[in-house]
Amino acid sequence: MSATSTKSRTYSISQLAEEFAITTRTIRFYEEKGLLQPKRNGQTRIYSAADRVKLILILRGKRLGLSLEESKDIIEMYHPDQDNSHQLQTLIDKIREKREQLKTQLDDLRTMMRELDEAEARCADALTVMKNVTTSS
Amino acid sequence: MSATSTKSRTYSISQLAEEFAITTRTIRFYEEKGLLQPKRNGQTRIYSAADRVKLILILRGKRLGLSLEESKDIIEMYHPDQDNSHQLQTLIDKIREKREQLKTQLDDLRTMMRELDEAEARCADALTVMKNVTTSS
DNA sequence: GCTGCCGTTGACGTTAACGTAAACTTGGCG
DNA sequence: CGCCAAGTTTACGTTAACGTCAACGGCAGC
Repeated sequence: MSATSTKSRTYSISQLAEEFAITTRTIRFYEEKGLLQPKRNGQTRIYSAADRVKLILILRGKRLGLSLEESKDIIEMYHPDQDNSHQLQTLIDKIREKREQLKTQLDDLRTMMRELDEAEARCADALTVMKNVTTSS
Repeated sequence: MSATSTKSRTYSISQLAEEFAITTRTIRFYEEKGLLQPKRNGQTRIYSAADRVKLILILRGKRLGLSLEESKDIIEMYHPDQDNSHQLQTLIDKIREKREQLKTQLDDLRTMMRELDEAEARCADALTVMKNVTTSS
């Protein structure tokens, strides 16, 4: 059994930056805001697989329009401070609240999708009409 | 048939502000950015039902994380400049693009919902364990 | 030893989406 | 008439989420 197993991969800041198409500045910024706490090798930051997952959560949050603060909360939902779990009920409440928000968002999304469909149909119709006019003249 | 029919209702700026729980400043700001073009009675702005619909679109866009610029585009999808319809194809492309974005967003939403469910379940479990410990001692 | 290249911190700049404040007009009413 | 409430414009302030230098350290290769 060799010591160089597959477990506990690590990443450099530029590796992560490239993988997720963001800048190193951005990653450091997230750390500054307390969303990431990578290990260090002297000066240099070393990111674990868990850090990478957190980044994924942050970026997904961004796509959903969450603020960094909100993403921070979400991350803590996944990694509740082991000793800090006396706030479990608070956490559950937060989750429920967030889920409510996501639900309205989902409704908004569906509505907008439907309306976009209709808008496209109208545009397509208009285009057809124009073609007919030009070919029949 | 009286002249005071139900058609073409109008709204004052503060009426709309109250209805949608935003400030008048915000509404004027949207106008400044070209999202609204209310009629005027001298100085005073007068909003039509169409203006109100546009506001609804803007606010829904906001909930979905759209920028005002994007909401502006969306609004134009609903009210394509009649004479300006030579850009219909461009418009359709925009709609398709926007729908793609909404699709990823929908996936993100579903994923996050699912994961929140799991997180809540884990928290609930943890709570149960704690109760058992305290009652069995 | 010099040159890149990657990494670091720190400071300042930028954009979007409003908030806030000042200074003014205008219609209604007691 | 005096005054208030609601409206207006203009201008500056604010927050979040980075971008953009600047100045520096370490090390790999020539």
